[in-house]
Amino acid sequence: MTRHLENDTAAPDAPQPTPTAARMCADERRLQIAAVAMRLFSERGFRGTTTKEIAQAAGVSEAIIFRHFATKEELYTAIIDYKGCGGAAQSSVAGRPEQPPVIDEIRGLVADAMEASDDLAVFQAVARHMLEHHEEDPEFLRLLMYIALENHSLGQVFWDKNVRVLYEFLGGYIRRRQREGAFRDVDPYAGVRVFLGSVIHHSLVNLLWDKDPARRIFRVTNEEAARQFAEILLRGIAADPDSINAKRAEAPKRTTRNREGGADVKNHRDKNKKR
Amino acid sequence: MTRHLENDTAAPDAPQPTPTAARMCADERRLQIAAVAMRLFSERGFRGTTTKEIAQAAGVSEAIIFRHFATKEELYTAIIDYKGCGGAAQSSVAGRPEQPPVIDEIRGLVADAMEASDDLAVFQAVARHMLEHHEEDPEFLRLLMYIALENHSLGQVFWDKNVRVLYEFLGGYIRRRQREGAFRDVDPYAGVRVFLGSVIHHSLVNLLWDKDPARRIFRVTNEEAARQFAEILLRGIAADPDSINAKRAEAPKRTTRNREGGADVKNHRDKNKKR
DNA sequence: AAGATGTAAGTAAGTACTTACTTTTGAGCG
DNA sequence: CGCTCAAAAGTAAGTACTTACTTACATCTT
Repeated sequence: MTRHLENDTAAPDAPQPTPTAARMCADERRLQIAAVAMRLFSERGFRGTTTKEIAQAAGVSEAIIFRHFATKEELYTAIIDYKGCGGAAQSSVAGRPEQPPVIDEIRGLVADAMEASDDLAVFQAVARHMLEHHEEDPEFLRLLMYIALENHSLGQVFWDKNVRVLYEFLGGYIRRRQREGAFRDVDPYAGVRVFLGSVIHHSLVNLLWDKDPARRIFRVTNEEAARQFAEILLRGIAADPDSINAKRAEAPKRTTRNREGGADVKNHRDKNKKR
Repeated sequence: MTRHLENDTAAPDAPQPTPTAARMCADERRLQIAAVAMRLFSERGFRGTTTKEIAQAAGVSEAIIFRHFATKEELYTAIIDYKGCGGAAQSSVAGRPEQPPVIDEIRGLVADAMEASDDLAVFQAVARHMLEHHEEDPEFLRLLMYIALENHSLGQVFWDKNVRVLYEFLGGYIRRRQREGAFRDVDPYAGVRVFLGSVIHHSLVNLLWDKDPARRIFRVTNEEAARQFAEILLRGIAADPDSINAKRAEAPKRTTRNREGGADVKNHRDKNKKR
């Protein structure tokens, strides 16, 4: 059910043939408000976004927002929670299957390559997956940066549930390959930091600083960037750098895990008093 | 001069050795307001900081702020301009020497090592310099991130005058060493991105996400981090990885996985106001 | 006295959030 | 089908408070 994620986000200046505000049921409206608010929050941050703007962008009156979310803060938290924390709190945006933390996707993506000890495939796939995710969903990184800067409490949750786990995951792989003699003796987390630093910095630069693709100082496709980052990292930590490309006899590809339809959370209307 | 940045925030009865901080000349006051405002802007962003808060933190009435800066926006711009753009606009904070762009410091810092083609020294020095700057002045990175997210017009200036130039500077060095046969044939900017990505991501993570030094997943001194990042990058792009340390006879070939803990407390003394 | 440094007390336009009220929906029932 | 009717979806117009910025006036230094 309810697949209309953000197709109805009321394009600001698009001509609307039907001025009818198209009455929605609660779950639809809640989802639509969240989608619109997410865009605005990611653009201007929590304090920079007003409930009035959200209401206008959603094409409803302000009171509607407060019927669906007790406070602006609750709306923000619901979005963060859904977007980055895999539904850590129960108050996530309803009507949408709980998406697994990003880390699980990555785990499945590189399982085969890891088993085959195809180092290049492992790191290239992770890099490419992250780069594509950041490019397809620019709201994600912006929201994350705002959360970190604004010291939102869910920032710690996101770090622990996603990034920290990813560090341990990749660090564990490096450690294993060190034991097998393939990598030299460096701190595994130094390698992970170099790798994730390259990837995340690349996305962040393209998103926030070097925005114009035509003027970019480092102009590559995601696939190309992923390959270069992975290659530099691997040569950097390899015991025998010339062996990096040796493994590439065949490319093991694995189909993406399908996600299952999920239970939804009802429109809970607890008017909890804040402050 | 002007050390009285926040020691005079309304302590009427406190014994003041100097004839109180009551009255300042315009330049002092302007500078003090800017310093206080910079701290607040870096903590909460432009929209999240109110002029009332700035006035209170500076120990003056709100009207004083608007005597020295026509608008809140002008105050913000003056700070950014002074802090990150080396006085691009003329309206920079007065009474302070125009500090040269960060890039010039770096140029001077590695000139000798570059001439000697001591690759490790070059990249290690740059990394260490940046890491220490970020640690000593946490306001800098936070302000930059806010500027980028909030799409402030001076963000582009900062990028062009500092980061882009740094990219070209390091990229040029890599290209030269490629011509000399020392580095393999990769896109020089890929190397710079990996390198700066590691360094900046490291600072950003420590500042925004993995804040507690005791809980950090990658716990190293700045010097150690700089060495590891430089080493991984150089082995990653070297034509002959075993030659990396050749120039430095005393450099340890085998890295010691130090997890001893006590060594990384350099100057964390200033972190006193955490929530 | 001049001129700069300072303040208390505004103002108009927001801000998040509420209240009182109207319209739409859809099931139950004759 | 047409009718009622309660619950849900919606709105206009508030409320109490904050915001950036001003005005009128006082105080210090030379």
